[in-house]
Amino acid sequence: MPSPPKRSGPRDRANDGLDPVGEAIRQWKAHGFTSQVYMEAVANLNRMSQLLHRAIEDELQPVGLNFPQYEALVLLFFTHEGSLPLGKMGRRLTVHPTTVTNTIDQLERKKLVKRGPNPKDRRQVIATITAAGRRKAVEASDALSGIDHGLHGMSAKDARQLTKIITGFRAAYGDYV
Amino acid sequence: MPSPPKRSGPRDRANDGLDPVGEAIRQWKAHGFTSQVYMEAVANLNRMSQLLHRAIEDELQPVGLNFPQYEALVLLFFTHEGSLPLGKMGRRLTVHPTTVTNTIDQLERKKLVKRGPNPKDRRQVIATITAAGRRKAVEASDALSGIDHGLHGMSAKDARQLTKIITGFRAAYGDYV
DNA sequence: CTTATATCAGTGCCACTGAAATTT
DNA sequence: CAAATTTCAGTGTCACTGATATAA
Repeated sequence: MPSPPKRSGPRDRANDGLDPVGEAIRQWKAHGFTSQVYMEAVANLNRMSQLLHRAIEDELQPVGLNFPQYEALVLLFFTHEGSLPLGKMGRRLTVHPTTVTNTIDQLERKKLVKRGPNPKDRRQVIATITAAGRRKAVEASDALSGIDHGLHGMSAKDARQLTKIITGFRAAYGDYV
Repeated sequence: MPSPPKRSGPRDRANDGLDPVGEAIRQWKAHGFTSQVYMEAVANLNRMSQLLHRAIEDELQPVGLNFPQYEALVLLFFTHEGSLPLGKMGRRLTVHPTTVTNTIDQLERKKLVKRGPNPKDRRQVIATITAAGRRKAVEASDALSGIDHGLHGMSAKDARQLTKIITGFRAAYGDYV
C-alpha cells in the first residue's frame, strides 16, 4: 500500500488543488520551450528527491541522526575493522572534505564514533565506530528499510527499472568506470 | 553523445577507482540488510540528483543565477501578467515561505523582479518580472535546454520511462490529486 | 477572534574557498 | 621540492522555528 501522504508543499502547505510540477511542465510546453522530455523528467526527479529526503529525515529523526550522519555511520559499520580515514570516507560518500570533518565531529559528540591516528600514515585521521554506533547503525537501517528508503508503495519492478535507467545514465555520464 | 565527465566526487576528487554508490549497495547486500531493491534505487537516485544539481548550477552560473532563483524567475515569466503573490510562488515552487522572501530579495537586487502591493488583498506582496528578467529567463532556459537539463546523453525513451515511473510514485504517494 | 500573508531574527546544515600545519 | 591529509575561518544558501505586523 502507498504511504499515506499528508503534505505536498514544503512541510504543511496546501497546493491550491493542483500539481505544481505538472503545472511547470505544462507551462514549459505551452511556451514552446525545447528539451521538453528532459525537462519533464528532471522536474519530476527533483520533486521526488525532495519527497524522499523528507521521508528519510523524518524516519531518522527519532533515531537521533540526520541523513549525512547516518551515511557516514553505516559506511564505517560496513568495513571490516569499523574504521576508515576521513579522506576516504569523503570520497565514498561523495561529500566535501570539510563536511566529513563536521559530520565526524557530530558523531563523536554523540559517542557513536571515535577519532584516532593512523600509524601507517601520520597525516591521516581515522574514524572508528563504537559499540553504541554499531547499535545505532542497525537501528537506523532497520527504520529506513521499514519505509523502503522512502519508496514504500513502489513496485519492485519499477524500482529495478529506475535503477537500470539511472545506472545507465551514470555510466554514460562517466560517473563510474 | 554522453556528457564528457571530469569529476566524480564532490567537485574534483578522484574515487579510488571504484563506484562509491555501487560499493555501498554491495555492502548493504553483503550484510544481509533488507529492502535491497529499494535501497539500490534510492542510492542511485540520490547520486543522480547530486550530478544533476551540479550540472545545472554550473550551467546557470555564467548566466548569473542559481537554481532557486531561476525557478522563481521562470515561474513569473510563465504567467500571463508576469506577476504572482509571494505565497503562491512558494506553493508552486514547493519551497518555504521565508525562502521565497529571500529569493525575491536576491532577484530584486539584480533588477530582474520588482515587488509591489496587491490592491485586491493588501496582505499580499506581488512579485513582477522586469524586461531584463524576461530576457534572463529565456537566456537561462536556453542554457538548460542545451544540456537537456543535465540529462544530456540519456535517450528520450529512458527519460519518458523515468517520468512515467516517478509520476506513478508521486500519485501513489499522494503528492498530487 | 481567527486565519492568512509576508517579513525578520536566529539556528542548523551543507558546499565551497582559501589558508594553515603536518606528513609523505 | 611538490603533493596529500586534515582542520579552521569565513561566506553563501536553504530549511526551519518562532515571533511580529498587517489585513482579511
